[in-house]
Amino acid sequence: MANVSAERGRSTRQRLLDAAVALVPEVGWSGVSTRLVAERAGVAPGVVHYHFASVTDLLVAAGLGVTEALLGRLATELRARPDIGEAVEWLLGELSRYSGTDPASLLLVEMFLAATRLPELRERLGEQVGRFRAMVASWLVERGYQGDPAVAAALLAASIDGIMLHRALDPGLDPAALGGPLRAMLGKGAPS
Amino acid sequence: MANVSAERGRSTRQRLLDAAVALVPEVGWSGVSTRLVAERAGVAPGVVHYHFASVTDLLVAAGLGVTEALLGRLATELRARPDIGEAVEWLLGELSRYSGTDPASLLLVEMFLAATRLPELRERLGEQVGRFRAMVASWLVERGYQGDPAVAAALLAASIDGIMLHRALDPGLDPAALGGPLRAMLGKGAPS
DNA sequence: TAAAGTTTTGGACGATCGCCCAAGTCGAAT
DNA sequence: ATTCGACTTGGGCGATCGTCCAAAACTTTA
Repeated sequence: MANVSAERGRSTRQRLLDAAVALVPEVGWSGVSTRLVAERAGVAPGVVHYHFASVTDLLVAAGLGVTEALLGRLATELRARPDIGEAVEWLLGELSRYSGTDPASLLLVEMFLAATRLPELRERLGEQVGRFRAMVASWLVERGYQGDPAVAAALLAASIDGIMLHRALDPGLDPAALGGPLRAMLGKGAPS
Repeated sequence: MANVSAERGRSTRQRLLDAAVALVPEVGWSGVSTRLVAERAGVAPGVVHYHFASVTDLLVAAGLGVTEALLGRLATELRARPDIGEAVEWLLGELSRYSGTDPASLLLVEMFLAATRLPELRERLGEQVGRFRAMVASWLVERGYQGDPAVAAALLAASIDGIMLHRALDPGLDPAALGGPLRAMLGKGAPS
């Protein structure tokens, strides 16, 4: 039978995934090494290559797991809000809760860059982002957005990630203050 | 006397800086090694540590040089445009000319992440970004922007970088198409 | 031309890397 | 109690890392 310890508490595999997620923001995507992640997970170095074919495989699996969870959470939260303006406010409020060096936001940016050099990650992460944009677009339409919803969704997603990126450099930047122009952006359709 | 070869053609030091700039988008910030950059520059491996105290020092100097030049160019171009909407159009047009894996845009993102773990880079890059935001803010005021110019500048800068980031993942994303909502964002002041 | 200074060379050093594996541990099935 | 398969251990392998340095090559000064 398969691993039994998987049913009680976090399995070794999950411990490795969690350790990888925690380490990427600390030492960077390529700074995560076999021994480092094993030490963080509290296991022997060799165990990494028993559960994963390579360190890269571990990082890809760990990263995509986090983004998939984030995606689901955002979809649920957005759907629960009937008004676009209020949803934007909530979104920026969430961003405010992150410190500039927050693991989650830095992980996402690291993944974007890593995807540039890893075709498999690029494809799978691109698929996730595409799904997110599609979800936001239909969400905008349902709430009466009058412009091109695909364009607005793409710009909104890019803006959110850009704010995360700038906060990594300047934690003093307050996302909540950006609500004005951001709501203005979604308040009317595309002119030309 | 000081290096004379610096006066005729690119000095060895400049060749190293150029090689580093070209390599960062290819192999990542931490993927740039002594031997790699020396080979790309066409010099012996040891020369790197003659001109720079460490590879990190080389990368910081190379990166800040590029961003400083970019900053100056953007300032000049923006000042030459009297209308906000037209300037946004030009900005997005410039972004369109980059492929998703364009060296310049990827370098900037790599620097943001590296700055997270390098206090000196963080401070100097943060100062540059701050100067850029201040420049854009006063530029907006001169052109009659009615909202909080600092907020708009911060959001505009973050959005631009976010678009770059998303284009790294999805080169099919067309920046020019985002002009509508982006102009809407800058077309009115902050409501509340 | 000789001496002094500057720049370049190519390899040495110890540390760490990813990946691999023979041996050991442990629970489940017989 | 014994066998078996899943899992873990800790170290070995060759490669590459950042850094350093003595010697060679080149430039400028005297």
